Amino acid sequence: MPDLQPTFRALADPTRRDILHLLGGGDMTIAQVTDHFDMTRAAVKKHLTVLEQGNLIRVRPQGREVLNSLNAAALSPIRDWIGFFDQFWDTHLDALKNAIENKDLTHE
Amino acid sequence: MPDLQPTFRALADPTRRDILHLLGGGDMTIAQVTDHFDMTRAAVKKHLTVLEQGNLIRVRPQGREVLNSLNAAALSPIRDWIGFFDQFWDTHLDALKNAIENKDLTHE
DNA sequence: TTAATGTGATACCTTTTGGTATCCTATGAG
DNA sequence: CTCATAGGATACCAAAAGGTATCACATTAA
Repeated sequence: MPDLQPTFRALADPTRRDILHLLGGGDMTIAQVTDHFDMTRAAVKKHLTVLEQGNLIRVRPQGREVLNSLNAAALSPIRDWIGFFDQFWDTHLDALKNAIENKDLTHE
Repeated sequence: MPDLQPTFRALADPTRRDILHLLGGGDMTIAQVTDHFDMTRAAVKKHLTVLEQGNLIRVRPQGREVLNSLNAAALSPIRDWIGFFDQFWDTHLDALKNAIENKDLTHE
């Protein structure tokens, strides 16, 4: 089981989530990604580094350029983590259970 | 469609994710949650506030105490966001596609 | 009523984060 | 070869994050 922290961390920023969507459309160089945002290449590069640390993208040098590609598989452990909480879905049974346990049977 | 940012933000901290697991075992006061961590009540309270902003817990005063309860439903939009990327699962077709496009047909 | 207890709120500190500007290196086009 | 161009690396900055200590307030126990 991988360390989820770098991935959760990478997902916590809206720009980075946008980048993932962008890369869904195809591999991109850093310059190409930067064209879609109102910030410098250096800032985008930092986001890409965080995404790589979270295993969410693959970085592949191609001559002078560097292609960044989506690695959607990294989302699988995140989904699994969320899955643990499926058992806690509130079907309003909790509220009923609490009412009974608290013996709060007053009518208003 | 709710704003996912507060929820993603709340999930980005390991202590907060631990708190969610804790609350899966039942509602807890701030003091009870604090007992499980090596930090002050004030710090835990801050984490609980962030979790509440992310809609991941419900906070309910009960006399002098305050009960915190898990709201697993808040994870649903997150799961949906992740679901968008299902179409990008790498079945090694991407690698093949790139190889063809690049006409990189050298053997080794 | 008085004291203990559970919580809220604030000020403060340090580290991390998201961003810029700048300079350096490497590759590819003419 | 020369030089424009894609990136890497670093220093720097302001704001946010995670934590503590402290004090004030409300509720409950004695």
